[in-house]
Formats: sequence, C-alpha cells, structure tokens
Amino acid sequence: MLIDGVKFKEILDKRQLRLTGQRKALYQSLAGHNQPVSLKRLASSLSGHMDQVTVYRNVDLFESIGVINKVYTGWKYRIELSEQFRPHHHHMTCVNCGKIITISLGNRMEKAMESFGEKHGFKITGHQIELSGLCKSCLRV
Amino acid sequence: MLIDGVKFKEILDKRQLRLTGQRKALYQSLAGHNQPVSLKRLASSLSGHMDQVTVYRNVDLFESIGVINKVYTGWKYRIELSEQFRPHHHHMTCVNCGKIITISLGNRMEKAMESFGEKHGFKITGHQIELSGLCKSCLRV
DNA sequence: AACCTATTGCAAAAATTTTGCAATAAATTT
DNA sequence: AAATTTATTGCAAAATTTTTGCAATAGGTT
Repeated sequence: MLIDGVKFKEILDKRQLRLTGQRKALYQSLAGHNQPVSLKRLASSLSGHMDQVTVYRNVDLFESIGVINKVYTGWKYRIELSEQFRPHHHHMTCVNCGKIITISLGNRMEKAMESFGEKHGFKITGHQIELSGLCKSCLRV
Repeated sequence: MLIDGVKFKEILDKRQLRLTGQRKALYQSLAGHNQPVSLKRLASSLSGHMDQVTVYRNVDLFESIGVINKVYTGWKYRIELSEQFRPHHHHMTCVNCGKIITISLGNRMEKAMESFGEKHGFKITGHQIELSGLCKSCLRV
C-alpha cells in the first residue's frame, strides 16, 4: 500500500473513532483503486469482509471526516480517497467507453476558482470539475 | 414563460416525439425554476398533472435529447434546462444553508477546459464545474 | 482480565428507480 | 371531422438502493 495508513489511524484517533477491521478493509480497498469506485462495486468487492450496511455507514463517516470525496462522473457518484491521501486532481470521462483519466489543472486555474468565489462573496472550500468527451480510441472509431 | 417553447417543440418534432400535455407541464415547470431542481421536488410540483413514473421517463428522455442537464450540487443531482434554453453557466453552493448561486466563468476559462482535454487526446463535449463554500450571510454567523 | 461503549450484523422498513402491459391520446391520413 | 396508427401514459408491482432499530460483538482503556 503506497498510501499512508498512519494518517488514517490518526484521523480516526483524533475523534475517538475506532480502527476496526472493517474500516481498515474499506480504506485499503479505496487505496487499491486508482480511480473513483461506485458504492456498489466497493460493497461487492468487500462482501465477505463486511455487511453492505456497514459500507454505507462508513462511507458516510469517511466523508464527514474528510477521508473520502464523492465524485460525480456520469450519472452516479463514485468515491475516492480525499486530498489528504492523494494529490488534488480532477477527472475526464469518456462518454462512450467510460474510461476515466485523472488530470490536474494547474495552480493558476485552481486559484482562479477561489478568487471567483470571492468576487461573489463566497469563501470557497472546495470544487468539483469534471470534463467529459471522447477519448483518443473512441474518436477513431 | 420567458424561455422559448417553440424550440422545445422543434426538438421533439425532429425525432418524432409527441408534444404531450405532460411534457409541456414538465418543460414549463423547469422553465419556471431559475435554479436546478431535484427530481423529487419536480415530481411533487407536478403531481396532479402526471404520474411519478412519467416524470422519471421524461427526465430520462429530456436528458437523452439534450433538453436538460443534470447538475450535481452536494449529495444529489438536480435538473435544469440545458444550454439550448439558457446561457451556459455554473453554480456555487453554500455548504451551510444550501443557497445556490448561478455564475459564469468567462470565455477564457471555458476555452481553457477544452484545450485541456485536447492535450490528453480527448475531444471535450461538456463539463461540470461546481464550487462549494460559505456564502456571505453564513460567513458572518 | 474486566470494563465500557462504539461499531457491527441482521432483519426489516423506507425510499428511489425500473418494468410490463392495457388504456389513452397525439399526430397523420382518409 | 372521423378513423387510424402507434407513441405515451397510468397503474400495479418488482427491483434496487438507502436507512433504521436493536441485540451481539469487539476495539481500546483501565
């Protein structure tokens, strides 16, 4: 596992949440994916380790403590580890084959988003940017 | 109704889809909202005019023919008329009170998104940009 | 090892979305 | 204007997804 498991434990500890076997399994499964996963896939990949209800409850929990982000690619949301564990990035999804590419927009554009909010009196705390289009191979066909 | 109803009819005609009372009602309800609506609210605002199943079916249809866009603000998606009926824009949502503000990012940034895709071999056909943060009033409290 | 209580699994409810089919009503033709 | 054609609707019911209550289990502490 490339992704820091110590930080995960710290985040739980700080709030007196327990590091259970199920939470470890969930975290590791997320760390093992290098693309956002749907809750359905996540749950089925973990079946045997834990009940589906526990997946739901912990996904909610993980979101509330900032361990994961929900990403909307296409019709449904998917889940990935947050920026505490991975560099900030965005996605580009092929509308034809569903391929997801991870991209980073660069500092200038990221900053621009924040100052954009300020112009309208907002203090920006996060943003979602999802591009969709046709990937190289689907363009050819 | 400020929003072009003729174009709506044309879009249906072109595909030999029928302009039913229910579709008119749905379109008008969408035209009457100046913010994205959840499917739930949409359905309940139309109850009496049409069955919930019909709302689902027509929302699907409207999406497939480009009449509406699905927008992800917060946890769930919401629906709004597409760029065929309204100027292209994005949203900024207050994470505290849920207020949604419509914003436009300006040509430079819009273009930048497209060329970003090209760099990675994608032909960009659309994008979602959703900012979240705290609005003026929620910052004060 | 005993204790405290957060967390889990199970069963079941609630909410959301999809499906099949007969009845209805747009649009076209006569 | 009536008849015709067939896309569309409403209803009932199934399927799927998400939430809830509670007793049993198992982290973490003393």
